[in-house]
Amino acid sequence: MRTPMPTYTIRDLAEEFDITTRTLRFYEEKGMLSPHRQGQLRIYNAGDRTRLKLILRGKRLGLDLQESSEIIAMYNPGTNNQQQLKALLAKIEEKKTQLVRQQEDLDAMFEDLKLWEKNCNEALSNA
Amino acid sequence: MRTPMPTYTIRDLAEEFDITTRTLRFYEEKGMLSPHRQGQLRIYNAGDRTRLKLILRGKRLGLDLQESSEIIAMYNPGTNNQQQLKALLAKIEEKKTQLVRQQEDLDAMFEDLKLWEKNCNEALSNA
DNA sequence: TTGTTGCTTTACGTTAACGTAAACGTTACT
DNA sequence: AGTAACGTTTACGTTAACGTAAAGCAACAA
Repeated sequence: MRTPMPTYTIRDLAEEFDITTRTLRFYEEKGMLSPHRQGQLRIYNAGDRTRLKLILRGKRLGLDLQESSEIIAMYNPGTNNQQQLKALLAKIEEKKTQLVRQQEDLDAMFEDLKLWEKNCNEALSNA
Repeated sequence: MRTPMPTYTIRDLAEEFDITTRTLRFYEEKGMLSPHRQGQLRIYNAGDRTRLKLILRGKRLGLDLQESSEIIAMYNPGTNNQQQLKALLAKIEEKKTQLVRQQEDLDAMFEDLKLWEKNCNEALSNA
């Protein structure tokens, strides 16, 4: 006997990942999720959940849904496109560069604001 | 005699920062830039250019224009709002957390894709 | 039976950040 | 004078990623 695959309702996933059910249906519309149906109801399995995690990971990285779809497709055995892999790796590499840039920006902004804070405090102590 | 302040046409800035003139006019509509006019023509000075840099920096960090406006306002002497500064610092802090998360996501994605690449190569060498 | 809760589909609405096109005015050649 | 290159305003269009509302079915509780 195998342990039964866990399943999730639409609400389960929505709550777990702090998104709305509308969002889940939207991703389905876009073909990014295809939960099994039990009557009318959507039943998500572990695979669906994983795909959702990948989508959200992509989102955090600033990928759009199309880009995330491409990446998720790579997880699909049978997708055997060397060229697409290259393209994806390049895209990821670009994101990496972006992140470095972002950190520089963030540092610069911190410096500016700290300086501003200092001025602000001085102004207050002179009042 | 002082060295004359540098000025820029709309095209100068557009080319320098690789944005469209439409974008510059849009930022002006939003009250984020207020170039001097020479007749009808917009003449940007060093301050305008700096503000633009700040806007674009904010954009790279994923701030929206409203948020960037708030930050830029801090550069404005006379803006002396301790509370707003706190809010901004908090916002920046949050961005920092986001960046850490992004790096984790990026690493995870790299791992996945490298694994996939390996599988792919093996599949090819078995063909 | 009559809610109440939660799911469903359908479909129109929203927002940010510009894109794009029309119509027009300068200046600068040629 | 013609026209090409740049600028201007005005205004409607676009796209992604959902939000939101309407209308309805299904199950369970009071």
